[in-house]
Amino acid sequence: MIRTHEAGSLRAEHAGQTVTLAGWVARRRDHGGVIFVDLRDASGIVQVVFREEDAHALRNEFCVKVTGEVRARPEGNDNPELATGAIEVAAAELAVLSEAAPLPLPVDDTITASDDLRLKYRYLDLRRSGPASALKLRSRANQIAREVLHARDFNEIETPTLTRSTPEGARDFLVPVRLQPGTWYALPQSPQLFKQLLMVAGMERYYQIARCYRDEDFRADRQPEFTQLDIEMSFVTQEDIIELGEELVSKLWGELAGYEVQLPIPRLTWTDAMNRYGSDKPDLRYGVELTELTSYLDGTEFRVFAGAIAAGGYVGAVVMPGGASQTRKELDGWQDWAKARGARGLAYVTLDASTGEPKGPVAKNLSEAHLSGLADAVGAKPGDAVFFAASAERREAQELLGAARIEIAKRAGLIDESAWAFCWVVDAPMFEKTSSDDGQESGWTAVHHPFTSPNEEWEGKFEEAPNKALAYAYDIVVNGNEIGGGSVRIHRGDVQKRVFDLLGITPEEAEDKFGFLLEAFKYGPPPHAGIALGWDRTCMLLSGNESIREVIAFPKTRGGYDPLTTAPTPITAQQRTEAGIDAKPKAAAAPGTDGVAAPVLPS
RNA sequence: GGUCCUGUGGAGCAGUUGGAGUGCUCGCCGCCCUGUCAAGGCGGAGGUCGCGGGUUCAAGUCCCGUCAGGACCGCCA
Repeated sequence: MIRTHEAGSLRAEHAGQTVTLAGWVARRRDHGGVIFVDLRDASGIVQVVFREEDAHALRNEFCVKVTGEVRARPEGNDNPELATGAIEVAAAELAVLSEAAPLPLPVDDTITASDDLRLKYRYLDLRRSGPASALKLRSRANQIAREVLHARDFNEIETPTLTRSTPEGARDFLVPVRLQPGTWYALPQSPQLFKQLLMVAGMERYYQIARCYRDEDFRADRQPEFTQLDIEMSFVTQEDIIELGEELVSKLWGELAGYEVQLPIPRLTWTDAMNRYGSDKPDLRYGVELTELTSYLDGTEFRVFAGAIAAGGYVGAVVMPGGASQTRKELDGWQDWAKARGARGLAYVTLDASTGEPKGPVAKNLSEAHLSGLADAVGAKPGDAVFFAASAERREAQELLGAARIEIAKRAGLIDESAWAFCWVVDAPMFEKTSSDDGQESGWTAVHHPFTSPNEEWEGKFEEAPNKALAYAYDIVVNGNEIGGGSVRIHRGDVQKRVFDLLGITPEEAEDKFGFLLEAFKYGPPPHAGIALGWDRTCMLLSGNESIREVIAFPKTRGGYDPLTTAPTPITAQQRTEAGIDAKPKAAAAPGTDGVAAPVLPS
């Protein structure tokens, strides 16, 4: 080792020892006859004192080695801000291991640079303690997950990242195959099918910290490649997976957030979550629940509401405490907010702070009876504002109110930023209607994925009311963020076939898309279930960050661009030819001939 | 695909009603300085105001386009 100690580890008890340190010049304070250098390595910072001129030439971020004696600081010179603040190192020898050019961004915990600059010089950005600690936290989170899972006899198994596309879902990233020009691998959106095959293989307990790829647009919590803690178990029920999920979050939050998760974590059904919070991932740090007014407002002459009610839809409301004191401009701002989400607007009534009298443009359209009972119906007090949404589509109106609920909490300052509110959302619907581009309803699609099992109640009859059928599917939610989700899988061929039939997937299509899984399921598949935790998002929350970029070593910008490597890049004509990008795939060759792999065909 | 915000020496910002590239903090270079810790003092260098076009006597400032970064909607089982 080049050094004998780590800079941040030195304490008063080291006084008198001669140590050799290696690290970077975090800061230099040159007083002429005495020069102080804050020496930083991964463990922290210690002050080194030089009496010799040679330290004069040191500059920020030079990489240096220093030998000297640890000693207590002179009386009154302690620095309580530093863990090593009671001592300093009196330098006897200095070696410059490498010099640093003037920095393109400051390596300083107190100053932030713009995102693209930080990413271009991510290796400098990560010398700062904040960004570095986020990655270290993630490392520890990985370790905690592995400890929990290995204690339960899980196997960590790697699955391919060059594979064929997972059916349905997001757009795939594609990789050309040189050996079979014109054919393509897909990068996996998740190891879903492989982990189910591992259950057929009798592995029983599988996990993987798995990289996944989806070619969709970015968000603060979305990158094109991301990581899941992916878990699958055989011979278990939904309860077993939920119990495991609770141990994981309990250990993670206990150690990394210093928060004791109260177990069991409360559960909401998907329908309750939508009815009460207008979201399938409700933020339970505050109340502000939705109220359905479909029956209350029955018979109203206000066309917006009457139309929704007549169409068998939904009218509901959410209350903004103190919202009546908003200016006209702020209230108008809600209309723009609603329109930005694709809604026509957000009807509102304000209740006069002293009299409780309903006011606002919508109030004129409601009958005396409807107005007088409104405050009680929605639980509003004088001084509050009541926002309404109405639609023939229940879910659409509820989601608008749910989004309004979140916005209300932000604007009214109702969010306790220090709180952690966990819940499971269970009993998710199996199917939802699909509509083609012309708006015509065209059939059903799986809400989760087509291998999700109906629950016991619906297993025999989901075809009778696909819109009401419930699945053994569950999401774990914290503070309005979905951090994981999973389901019990179908393991019976007859049930799977009925699901495919409902989804309009013909046997030929099913064969073409995932024949290999159906083939496997012919050989005694065990009942199995699993869950995947969105690992970037989980680590982001644990580290108190607002973007998953902070817990990814070398993230990409919004356009899929990596400012550091400048990927993606064009390829040469030769690469293009070699990769077979423009080649037409050969006409279907006879299986097993001419170097063409034989597909696995079920009999 | 859509809406919105941002772009000014190396970094972070300010820049008023359209009136000379003006200012602030940090960094950088040189000098001074023996107890600082975001050290201090003196001096200096460094900018095609993202790019292109337009309006104007005059544009960092107003308009149009475009590029880049960010937030959100669509999308993401």
